[in-house]
Amino acid sequence: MPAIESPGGPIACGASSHNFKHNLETTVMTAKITNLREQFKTTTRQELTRVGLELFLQQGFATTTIDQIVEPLGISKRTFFRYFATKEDLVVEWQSEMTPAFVDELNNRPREETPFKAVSETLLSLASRINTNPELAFALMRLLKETPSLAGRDMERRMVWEQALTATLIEREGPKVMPRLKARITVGMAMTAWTAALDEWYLGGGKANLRPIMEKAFSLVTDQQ
Amino acid sequence: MPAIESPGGPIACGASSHNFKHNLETTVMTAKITNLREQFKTTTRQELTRVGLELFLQQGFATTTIDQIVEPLGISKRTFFRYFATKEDLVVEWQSEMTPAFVDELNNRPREETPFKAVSETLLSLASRINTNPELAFALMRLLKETPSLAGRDMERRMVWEQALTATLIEREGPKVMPRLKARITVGMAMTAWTAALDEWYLGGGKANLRPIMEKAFSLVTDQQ
DNA sequence: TGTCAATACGTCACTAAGTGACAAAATGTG
DNA sequence: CACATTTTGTCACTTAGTGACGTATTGACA
Repeated sequence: MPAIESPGGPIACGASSHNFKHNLETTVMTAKITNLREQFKTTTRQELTRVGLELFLQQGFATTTIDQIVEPLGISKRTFFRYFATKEDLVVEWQSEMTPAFVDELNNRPREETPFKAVSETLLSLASRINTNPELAFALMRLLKETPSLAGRDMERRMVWEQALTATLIEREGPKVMPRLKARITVGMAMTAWTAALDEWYLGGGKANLRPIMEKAFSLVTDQQ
Repeated sequence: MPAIESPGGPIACGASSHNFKHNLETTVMTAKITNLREQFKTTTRQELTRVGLELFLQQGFATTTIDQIVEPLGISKRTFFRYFATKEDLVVEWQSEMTPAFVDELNNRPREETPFKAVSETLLSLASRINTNPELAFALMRLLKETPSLAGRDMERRMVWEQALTATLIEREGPKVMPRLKARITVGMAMTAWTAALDEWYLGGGKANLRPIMEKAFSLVTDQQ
C-alpha cells in the first residue's frame, strides 16, 4: 500500500490510525493557536480523504459506503457531506483545487514561447508530480477508469482545467492574436496529448517513465499536417 | 416545445400522450406480427425517453423523479430501471448507440484522405444531424451543461466515441503507419475541434450555422505550427 | 385452439446517497 | 465568565437503484 498524497502533503497510509483526537491535539500544540477552527477542519478533511482512498483502493468505490469511511474517525455521516458534496468529490476534488497552480504556471511561462509550447510545458509540470509516487498515481487512475461515475467526474475536471487555461491563454496573448475558439483548440490539443500520453503510460502498467511519453505525444501534435 | 428525436425517429412532443396502450396496439396492427415482444419494448423505450426529456426540459433534471416519468405511462419504477440503468442514461444512451454509425462512416471514407481529414469528415456528418433540429439540440445541450452528472456522462460518451474511432483508424491505416498513441492523438484533435466548435455554437445561442464553425475549428487544428 | 416454457412486468422490501431542521457542543471574542 | 458564531450530531425524510418473487403476457408447438 503506497503513501497517499492528500492536498496538505504526503500522509503515511499504512497504519489505519484510529487516533483522530490525538492527531488533532498535536496539531493544536504545534500551530501556536492561530485559527483553531480552520485547523480542525483541515485535519478532518485530510483524514476523510485518507481513509476514503484507502478503502476505495482496497475494496472498490461502489462497495464502500460513507458509513465505512466515517466510522473509524468517529464522524457522523451528515458531517461528511458538509465537507464533500458527493462521494465522488472525495476522490477528485483535490484535482480541481490545483487549477490555480496551473494558471500560475502558465502565466509565468516565458513570453517568447509559442502558445502551444507554453500550455504543453504547463501540463508537463504535472507529470513530475506523478513521478513522485507512480504506484499511487497508477492505483488512482485504475480507480478512475474502473468506476464509471468517477470517470465522468474526472472528465469534468479536465473541462475545468481546459476552461481555466483557455481564459489564461487569451489573457496572455490578447484576444486579437488569440480569439476564443483558437485558444480553446490550442489548449484542447495540448490536453488531448496529455490525456493520450497518460493513457499510454497506464496501458503499460505505469512502469515506464511518463515524461518521454508526454514529450512524444506533444511532438505528435505539432508534427500533424 | 420542439419535437424530440428519439433513436427510432422523430416523435411529436407537444401533446403529452396518455394513450400508451393505443400506440402499442396500432403498432401491432401495422407490423404484421413479426416480433411482438420487441415491438412493445421499443415503443416503451421511446415513450420513456420522450416523456423523460419533456419533463427534464420543462422542470430540470434533478427535480424530476422517476415516478413522474413513469406515472403518465402507467409503468412501474422497477420497469424503468430494466430499460435504463440510471436516470442519466435516459438522456445520453442514444448518443452511445450511434457509435457504430460513426465507425461505419469512418470506414467508408475515401482511402486517399489523410487520417485527420477522414475523422473530421466523419464528425462533420453529425453536424448535419444537429442542423435538423437546432432548437432541440440547443435545449439538450443546455441540459447537459447545467446538470453536472449529465455533463460527466456526456464526457464519458465522448471517450467512447474516441476509443471507437481510434480503433477504427488503426485498422484503416494499419498499426505501422498509425500506432496507438498517434491514432489516439489524431482522433483526439479532431474531437477537440468538434467540441470547441459545438461550444462556440452554444455560446452564440445556437442560432448560427454550425457547419462553418466546425470547418473553421478543423482548419485551426491543421494550421497549428 | 390449448398447453407450456420463456420472458417481461408489478409489488414489496431493502440499501445507500444526499438533504433539511433543530438542538447540542465547541470555539472565538469581549 | 458570558455571549455570539460556527460546527457537529441526531433524526426524519426523499430518491435512486437492486434483489426476490409471484403474476401476466407472449412465442412456439401440438
